[in-house]
Amino acid sequence: MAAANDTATLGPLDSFVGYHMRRASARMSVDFHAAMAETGIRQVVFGVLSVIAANPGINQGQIGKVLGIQRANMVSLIGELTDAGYVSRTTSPEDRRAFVFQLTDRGAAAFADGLARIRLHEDRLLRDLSVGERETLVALLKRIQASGAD
Amino acid sequence: MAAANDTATLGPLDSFVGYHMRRASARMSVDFHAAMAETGIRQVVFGVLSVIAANPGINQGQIGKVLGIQRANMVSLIGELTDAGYVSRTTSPEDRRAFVFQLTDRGAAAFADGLARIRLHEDRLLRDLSVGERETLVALLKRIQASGAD
DNA sequence: TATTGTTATACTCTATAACTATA
DNA sequence: TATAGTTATAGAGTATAACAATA
Repeated sequence: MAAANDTATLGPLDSFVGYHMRRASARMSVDFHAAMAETGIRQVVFGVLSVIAANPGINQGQIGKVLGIQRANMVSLIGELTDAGYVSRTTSPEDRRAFVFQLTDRGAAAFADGLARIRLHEDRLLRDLSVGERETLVALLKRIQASGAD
Repeated sequence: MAAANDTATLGPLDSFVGYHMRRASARMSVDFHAAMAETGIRQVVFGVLSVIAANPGINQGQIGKVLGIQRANMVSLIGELTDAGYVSRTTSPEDRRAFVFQLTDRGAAAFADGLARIRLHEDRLLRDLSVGERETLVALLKRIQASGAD
């Protein structure tokens, strides 16, 4: 019958925030990785770069905490960044268990380049949204994040 | 309480829609799966259930198309639903290559139960957002999805 | 005893390519 | 030749548990 030829509908799924969030997030991820392909920097790795840039001398556990990354998964992320020469890792003088991090010059350049790429990527993908609408969106997303942040 | 608790900042990452989308989406997913744990129905599987419910007689490829799921990945999803007795699969009378699907009575009951659980889950997680804000959020997310939908 | 970072591992989710049977 | 569904497989992404060094 008709359903076989028309575009299918989502049903009640269409009313759920979670469904549309998952689809929109996936779409943005695909576009992000396309925009960053030449740099080899993935979403999560860029996040680590940004946190180190904003908090020089931060340690591994603190980076993971603010970004919601498990300690075990931080290891390879940090490894990528040190292997690429983007961050320097030194033992903390205050706690010899911990490593503290800073961007290298190369890392700062890669970060700046990444920022520019991501701004273009978001401008392209969100070109139908006004600046005010983007701010509204970010504000709503932050409130979801904050609402039950244990 | 003297120390360790200046929380690190995100840096420029904080201004990106994509970052907050990814975090908020991940959070909603975790809560979704907790809410649905007793049913064993995952996010994607519930989506398939909803599309079949709304489009009885739809075939596998069409379900995947509307939900953005690859043909290859539809196979096990459909398998889960037929194994659970939630959907009936019959060869299409019009195209013997294709299967068409309908909810069984059990499937309709599971779908209704799932809907109720998800509504509670979203009401709980989004309790700090007004109804109008949720609608705004969904509308913005849909526009991201639609903007470059090839 | 608790914490920082590490290793090993497993599970989910999604993507690609090659196959079959129908069209 | 093209399409619907299938199989096999690989790659991210994330989660848990146990361990060493240090606090």
